[in-house]
Amino acid sequence: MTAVENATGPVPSFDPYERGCPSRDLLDQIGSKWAVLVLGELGQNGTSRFSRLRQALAGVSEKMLTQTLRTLERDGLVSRTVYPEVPPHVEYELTALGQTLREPLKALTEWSVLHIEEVITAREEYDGRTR
Amino acid sequence: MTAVENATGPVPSFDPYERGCPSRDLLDQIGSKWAVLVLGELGQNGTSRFSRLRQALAGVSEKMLTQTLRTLERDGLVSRTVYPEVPPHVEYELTALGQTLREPLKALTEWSVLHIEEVITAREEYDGRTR
DNA sequence: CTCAATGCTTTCAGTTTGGTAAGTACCGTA
DNA sequence: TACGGTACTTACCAAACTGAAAGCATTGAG
Repeated sequence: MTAVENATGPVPSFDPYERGCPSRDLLDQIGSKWAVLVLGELGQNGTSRFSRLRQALAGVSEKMLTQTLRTLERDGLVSRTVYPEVPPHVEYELTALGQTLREPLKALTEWSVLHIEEVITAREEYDGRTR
Repeated sequence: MTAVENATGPVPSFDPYERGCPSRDLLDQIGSKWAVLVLGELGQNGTSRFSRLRQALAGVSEKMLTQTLRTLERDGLVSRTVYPEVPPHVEYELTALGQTLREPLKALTEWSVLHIEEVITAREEYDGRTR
């Protein structure tokens, strides 16, 4: 980001087109495969447990799911509530900030479902043209 | 994807939550760092040359830019027009399909700029809480 | 004493990614 | 003959990411 002036003084300005700007990394984060799906699932169900997420996101390894959840928690997008029971019980939920991502991510997810066939066709044409 | 029936017979159904579904990979593609920025830049300027994109996306290597552009072209999101001149002249532009991605990606990009500070704060809190 | 349940955490090895840097092609110009 | 400008392409290597599998902690049930 660069420094910009306003009435009250210098203010940080963020731009993902700038090298090293944290907003670029964030953009990358929230657009990553597992994060999009976790956020989507939590947006849909309101709250979910680890095991349920693992089933919903067919094919995630536990490691990746844990890692994704940790990052999302750290970024303040997801809250993690532990119920001190045996066996363990943990609930994940979108925070207020996480909620604000629902619409944008839903739009993106729907786009991919809606247009995947067009894209597949385009790929076949391209491959035929160039091979 | 799974097979689903309708009045005219079996129809493919796509779901990024399914393991191996091509819509999952597509979602990953269109959400990837450089693709988002290239698409955003082309959406903004209508058309752009290789060297201009390289400048706009501060920090991309030529290799990554070429690679991203090729993938986008293959997927039918971007068109590539070569003007047979010396020195070479190539113009990139969004296709009609690419245009439909402008809004969703713009929303995501703006989200990251708008909320990066909140996220940074959340990270600091998290790190303080857990360290 | 062993097992089951849940949510991790760790380790290992293999794959993929990404950057750097150099090379390619073309042709008009000096 | 060497150089510049544009858009790549290729080779190389280190770092990051991934998945599979096994380990861990806790405690009630059998």
